[in-house]
Amino acid sequence: MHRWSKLFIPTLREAPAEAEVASHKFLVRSGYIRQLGAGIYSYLFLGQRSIDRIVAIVREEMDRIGQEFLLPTIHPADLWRESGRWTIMGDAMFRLKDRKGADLCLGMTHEEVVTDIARNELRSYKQLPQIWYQIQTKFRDEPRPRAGLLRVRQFIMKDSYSFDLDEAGLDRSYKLHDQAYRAIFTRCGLNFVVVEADSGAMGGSQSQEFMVYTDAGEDLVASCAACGYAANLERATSRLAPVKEMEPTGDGKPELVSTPGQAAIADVTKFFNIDSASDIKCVAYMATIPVKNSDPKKGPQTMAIPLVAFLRGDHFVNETKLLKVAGATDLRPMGPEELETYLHAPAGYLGPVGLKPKKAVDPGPDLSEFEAGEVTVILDPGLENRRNLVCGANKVDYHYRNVVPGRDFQWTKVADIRNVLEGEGCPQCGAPLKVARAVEVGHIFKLGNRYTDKMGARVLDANGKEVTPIMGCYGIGIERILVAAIEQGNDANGFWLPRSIAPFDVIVTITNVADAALKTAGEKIASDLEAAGFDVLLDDRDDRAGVKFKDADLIGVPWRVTVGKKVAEGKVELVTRATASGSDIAIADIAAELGRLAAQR
RNA sequence: CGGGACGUGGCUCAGCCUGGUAGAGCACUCGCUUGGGGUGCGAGGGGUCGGCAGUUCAAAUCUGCCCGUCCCGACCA
Repeated sequence: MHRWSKLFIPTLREAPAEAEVASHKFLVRSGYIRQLGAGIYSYLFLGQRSIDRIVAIVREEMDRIGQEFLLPTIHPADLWRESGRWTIMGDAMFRLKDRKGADLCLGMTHEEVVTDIARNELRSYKQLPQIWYQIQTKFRDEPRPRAGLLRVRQFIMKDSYSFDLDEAGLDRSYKLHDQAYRAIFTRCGLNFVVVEADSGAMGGSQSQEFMVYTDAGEDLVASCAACGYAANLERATSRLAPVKEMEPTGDGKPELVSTPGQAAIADVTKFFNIDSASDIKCVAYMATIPVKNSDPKKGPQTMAIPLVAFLRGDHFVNETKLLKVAGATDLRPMGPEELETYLHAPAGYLGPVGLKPKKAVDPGPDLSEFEAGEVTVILDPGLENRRNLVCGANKVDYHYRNVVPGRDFQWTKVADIRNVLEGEGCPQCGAPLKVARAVEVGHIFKLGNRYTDKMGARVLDANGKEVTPIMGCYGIGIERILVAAIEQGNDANGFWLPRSIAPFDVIVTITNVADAALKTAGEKIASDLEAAGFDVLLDDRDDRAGVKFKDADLIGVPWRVTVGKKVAEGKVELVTRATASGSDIAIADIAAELGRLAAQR
């Protein structure tokens, strides 16, 4: 039993001014956390207890499928140079030097470290499969820490890595993680969805994310209530409603039209009196791509190439999709000079007619592969097979109409590069899609042999042939489980956590400790509840009842037992925080009643 | 990194525009009071006004640079 009078639980009446989302405000107000710097937090008593309970659940479920390790936080740079990620990770990586001047970094993920172990130790297919996991602090120098514990620079991650002989094995390891994750998030009381995801910087083929819907989230999820389809917006697709094509004017060939001052899509559609779906939007980028066959001594070299995306006027570019299509590591909008160089026109009058599209997206050994004026042109499928469109003429104050893709201009590649919009048809069943914000609490990837291959991990298969093990990697953000749970259950007065991850199961509030009868009764009830298996916080502070009620409501404990005047009648009040509903219970029955409520969840 | 905002006791903020004595509420300490939704009264302690430089007789206040924090975008658990 813990007595509040002896504890450090610094609750605040007011939230810090910089806190905007509920979980951030309440984590600080409830004394769970304190900020040390941008994206760096101390976990105080209550915060640490809750984290501990989350970790215990994660560990229990992971132990069913894998083995726990604890890998180093400080990594030699050479390890990361081998995988090529010393450069790729860029500024997100915390770097330091040791006394000898050797480069080191703080671990932001551990593929390199586990692959190093694997290549040194694994020799035979008989040693596979392996699933290794750890629960450990990760360091990422995030460009923008956000919203309390939602996005931080130091956080606890459960990360695991699987090694299998073949695809079928990887499928099994992946499936095991899928099941373990579902069990973990269910036990943590999260209302989560599993979505198709982009595999991002990790590379690899299949990947899915575990998401909790909340407006505080940073991700957007497109989902279909009819068939269950759900995907991160970075990956989601949709069926488009058919567009009514316009009739051609004149001889049906592209016609140059003077459109002075009509630069924005809204202006152009108004000028021509057309739907924006019949206008071609042009978004011009400079893309950074790795140079093929670059000198390995010099490390990976990159070059900037012109990349122009065309899509429907009412659609929006998804840069994650575009990066992937272009094989690029970075995108930035073209500046005015670059627009002049490659498109010969300023923004607002850009179009596909007359461009020299590069033959393939695959970059050559160097820039000389590009013929003068060549640009990589990506066409969104929303424009393919369309007719009589309007687009910029690559000439100030002029547009074309009657433009037909394929007849009047060519492209490098057709690829889905747009954001799905709410209401568009589900790609599986056609029902209208919803788009909502969510927090990513877990992510599982099929990695393939990218690391094992590069770093030289090999085992002999049953035929004595050398093969490269295939990897999967899997992550859970421990603090994000807490954040998501708070976002999921809060009101004006505070929040409530599921019992499984709350710092205490129940708080016993003695309304007036100056009253010896109440004090004695409270102590007895608290120790009885503890004996019955509950984690009990006894609020024995010499404060007014109102103060203690406010605090109890604030700190996330799912139940409260109020020990007050009715003790004289042998009763106390049992309140469920989530519903703010309570009832009087005979003191003798309190443990049984609480057990009954706990079992309902 | 691009755009925006802010930085004054532990917390929330006023004062700055129009330079001259640094304030309030909450929190804290002591006394009394009260005792089922942040009790009331009284007395106290606590601030290099983010830092550095400049302007000025005089800077929290005006100017410049730097640092820090938050928000919106590009990245991710």
